[in-house]
Amino acid sequence: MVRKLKNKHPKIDKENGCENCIIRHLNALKDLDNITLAHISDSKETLAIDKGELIFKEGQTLKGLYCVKQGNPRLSKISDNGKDQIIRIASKGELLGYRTLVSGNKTNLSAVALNNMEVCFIPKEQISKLIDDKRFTKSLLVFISNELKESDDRLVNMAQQNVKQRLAQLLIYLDNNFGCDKKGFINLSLSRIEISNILGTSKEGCIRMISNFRKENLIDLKGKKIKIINFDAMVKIELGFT
Amino acid sequence: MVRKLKNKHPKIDKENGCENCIIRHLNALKDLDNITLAHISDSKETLAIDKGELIFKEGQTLKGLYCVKQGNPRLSKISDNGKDQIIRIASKGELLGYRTLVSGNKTNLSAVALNNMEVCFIPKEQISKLIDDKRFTKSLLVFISNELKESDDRLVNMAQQNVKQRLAQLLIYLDNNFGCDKKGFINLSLSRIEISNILGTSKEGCIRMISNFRKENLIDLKGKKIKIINFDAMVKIELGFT
DNA sequence: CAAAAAAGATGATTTTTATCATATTTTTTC
DNA sequence: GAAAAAATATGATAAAAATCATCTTTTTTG
Repeated sequence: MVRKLKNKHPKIDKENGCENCIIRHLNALKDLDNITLAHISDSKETLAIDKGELIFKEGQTLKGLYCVKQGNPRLSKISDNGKDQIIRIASKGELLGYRTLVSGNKTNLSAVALNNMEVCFIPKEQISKLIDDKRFTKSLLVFISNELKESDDRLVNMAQQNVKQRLAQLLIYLDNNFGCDKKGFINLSLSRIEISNILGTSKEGCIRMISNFRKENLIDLKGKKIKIINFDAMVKIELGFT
Repeated sequence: MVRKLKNKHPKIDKENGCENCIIRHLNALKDLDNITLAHISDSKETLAIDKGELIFKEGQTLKGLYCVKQGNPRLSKISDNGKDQIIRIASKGELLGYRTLVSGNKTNLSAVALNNMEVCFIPKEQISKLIDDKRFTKSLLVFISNELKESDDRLVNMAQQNVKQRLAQLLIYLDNNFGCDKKGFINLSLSRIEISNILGTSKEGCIRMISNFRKENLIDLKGKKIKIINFDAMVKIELGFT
């Protein structure tokens, strides 16, 4: 359900400023003083972004920082051979665009909403203040450091695990990080193509492997929704036993 | 030629302090004032590390920051299935251990000298001063941001390129970044096993592919040394044309 | 709601890559 | 400098994964 890029995302008026936002406690904005926050709050816009919509595209010069209030964007990159590789899926509270903000370069990733989202946009001009705030810079440094570690881990897994292991790992990850509904189905649902773009595999291979997991009663399927039935077996597969 | 870890690397007495070190201009230490630098300089140790020696090991709590004065360490990580995956090769001027310094966590990578090295070690205590220095923090932020971008790029290449493409890419990278001798052989020489640990492939597959490259007159071999003969063809292979 | 498009499923085949086995060469060690 | 160990080479085979083709189901669109 991918919709075309709109030039302007609809803006939502919110009564509350950043000072009262709980979300910011999840990211580098948490340590700012109220004066700085008020400045940011005045200049920020809250945007509604529909499922499938593009937030920004690799190669763009970002005009500011995005703070995810609700929903999940997938961050991806087109490889030389033209395939889309999803690098990671962000969550509530995460800042997007901090890397390009710091380095001054164009963004190397595209962000697309996997579900209906709410995002705060903080224009570049306000951000120069942030970059001079020691608490913000330090928080950001910690965050990026962790990102770097995780990126390295992903590389190792991509290099050393086979497709089956990577699929098991992904399903466990989705279950842990995005939760399930009452019946145990993972909240975040991805198309088979999206899953294959995370795993770095062909869509047919991905579809087949998911089918196999179902036949082996490791998972249950309801439309796009996936439910892990046998967690123990799934963990074993991730570790390469079978 | 991997030697065992020595508890103490031999220390080298150097007449010059950090103030006069050209290397530091390559990293986040470049913007520090002379007083801070003098403090660092007083507490630092210059270590000689032999080819094959371990500098630090994943899981360790690092006692400080390492600044590469000479030589190249490989930064690697053991995957769940026990294989060593080389994440990247560092060069003169790079800081090692900054990530764990920032996050406070144990290091996730091991560093092993690929050739004889000279490394300055700055103890943790001095580093707290650095972390409070805005110029340093900002420089580091820029550096880590670029690392993150490169890490993401590596992931995409690992996911989307086949072994042949990855080998071609690596050879071009080595040639570009570590230079060649007068006869055109790449300065940095890696064992086939090390190359396979970069590519994330089996050693036999790697050896075979290097042999094939030689048979097709793309490269010339002299012992461990590799020389790219046909750059154009190599670039085409990297891009997936054959 | 019907047509079109996209997503999912599955079989057949080919390509890629890993694994196993076994030489040969090079390097290290005593 | 000889023996041992490690690295390199190569054939044979198996396993993993991609590709191609076709069909069904689901979703989207007018």
